[in-house]
Amino acid sequence: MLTLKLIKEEKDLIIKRLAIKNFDATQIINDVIALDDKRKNTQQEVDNKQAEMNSLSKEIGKLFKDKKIEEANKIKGQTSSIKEEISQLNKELSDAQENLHKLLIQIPNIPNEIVTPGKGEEDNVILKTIDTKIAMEDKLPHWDLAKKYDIIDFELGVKISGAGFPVYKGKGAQLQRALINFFLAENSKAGYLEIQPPYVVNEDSGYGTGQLPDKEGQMYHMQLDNLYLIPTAEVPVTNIYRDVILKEDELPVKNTAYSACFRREAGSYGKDVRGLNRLHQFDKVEIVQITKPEDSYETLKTMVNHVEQIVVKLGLPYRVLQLCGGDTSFTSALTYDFEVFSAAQEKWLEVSSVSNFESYQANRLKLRYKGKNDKKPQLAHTLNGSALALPRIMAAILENNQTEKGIKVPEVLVPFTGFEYIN
RNA sequence: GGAGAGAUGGCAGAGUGGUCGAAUGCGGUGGUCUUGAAAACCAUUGUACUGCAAGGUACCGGGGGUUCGAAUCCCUCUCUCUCCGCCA
Repeated sequence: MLTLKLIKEEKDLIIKRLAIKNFDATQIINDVIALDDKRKNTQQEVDNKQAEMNSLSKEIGKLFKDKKIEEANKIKGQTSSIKEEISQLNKELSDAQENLHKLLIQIPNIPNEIVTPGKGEEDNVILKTIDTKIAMEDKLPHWDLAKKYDIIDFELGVKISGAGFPVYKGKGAQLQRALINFFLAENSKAGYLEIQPPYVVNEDSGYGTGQLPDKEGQMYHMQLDNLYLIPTAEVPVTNIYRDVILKEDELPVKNTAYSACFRREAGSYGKDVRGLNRLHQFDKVEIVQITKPEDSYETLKTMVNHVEQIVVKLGLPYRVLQLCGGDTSFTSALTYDFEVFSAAQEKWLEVSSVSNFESYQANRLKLRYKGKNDKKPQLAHTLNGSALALPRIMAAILENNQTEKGIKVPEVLVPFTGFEYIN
């Protein structure tokens, strides 16, 4: 969430920028400011009353010690009315705080100034298209290839779990594992510390990265233990740093993690769910960075370059998009998407999303850092990106690399698979 | 699943109703000493809100209660640990 300080100081700018995200913030920001004033006044009153109370109590303590019981009792008489006032004010205060918080979490992150207006996907800015695809005839979509080579079984997944839970078999499973290892190796080489996080998180963690309370429906919830299956490794990895004050020299933090990801995808049944395009369970390797505010945009660039170089190594046709306001997520200030071209479907598939959240997540997480000479800790910036999400990469490899000898495994993966063709 | 113990500052660990934001040790930071380092010694060392500042207020797992006053007493929730059982 945004900081109150910023909202107060940059009210007009925030309203203007949020319009790019098609969010009219005028009303809510006015409410926030009014409510905060109330909060502040009430706090002040409570503090004063409390101070009065404290000094009376101290006095009583002294009198008791000196055995001046009567005098003590006299003062005691004064306290009950103050006590009542305090409890009344405290109630007002906590109401104000609660309401304020409710409002604050409804305000999206401010898009960076370079983010262009737009409604959705169709308005995203294509920064670059690298089309390395080879013309081929009789291309099969990956779901047919999966069957032909018996490497992914969708029906079996339906039997065991339901739609969206494919079963990978043989070379399909091995290719999957090779991709995970390749991505982790690339990320480690680039200085990211590998993490194996839990796949299940508690409520606090869900809240910390913003899935809760609003997007509750997107996660699988285990009621008995009140735990959630992670929709991305971002959730457990970023929450490592919840309520943490890092030392300046610990920055930047660079973590990478493979995890299975679980998404309910409620309401997204329809045309784009065929095959591997949209799943309830899928594999992803994530990169996360925590930086000083002044470094975060430079870091975003390096993360984008890093992801690009992985895609290039796989030899897939790809393009890079800068998301427009309408497509930039609630918590993000600036997002770049990577899409690979899937030859048979003749569709671009999103395989990575790299975002700078600035201090928006950090504020929720209470993730701060402190320089050696700083008096106060300040909010860090968080960034993350997929490097990369597996299923669509898998789909693109299958569809783009069809040859008479079978599916040609990208060269960089051969050391990880141990075979060159799926046939 | 059964039985028990516990949750205090970066860590360890005192504190069972008043002067406790909290002893002490370790760690961190600054300094003295030293050619340098170590050792020793001295000082300092949490977070948030509020205020120009001095200061005020809150925080000893969370919530509630008793009391003039709670880290300390009561209720409740959560979590952690130990032992037994089961088990990858």
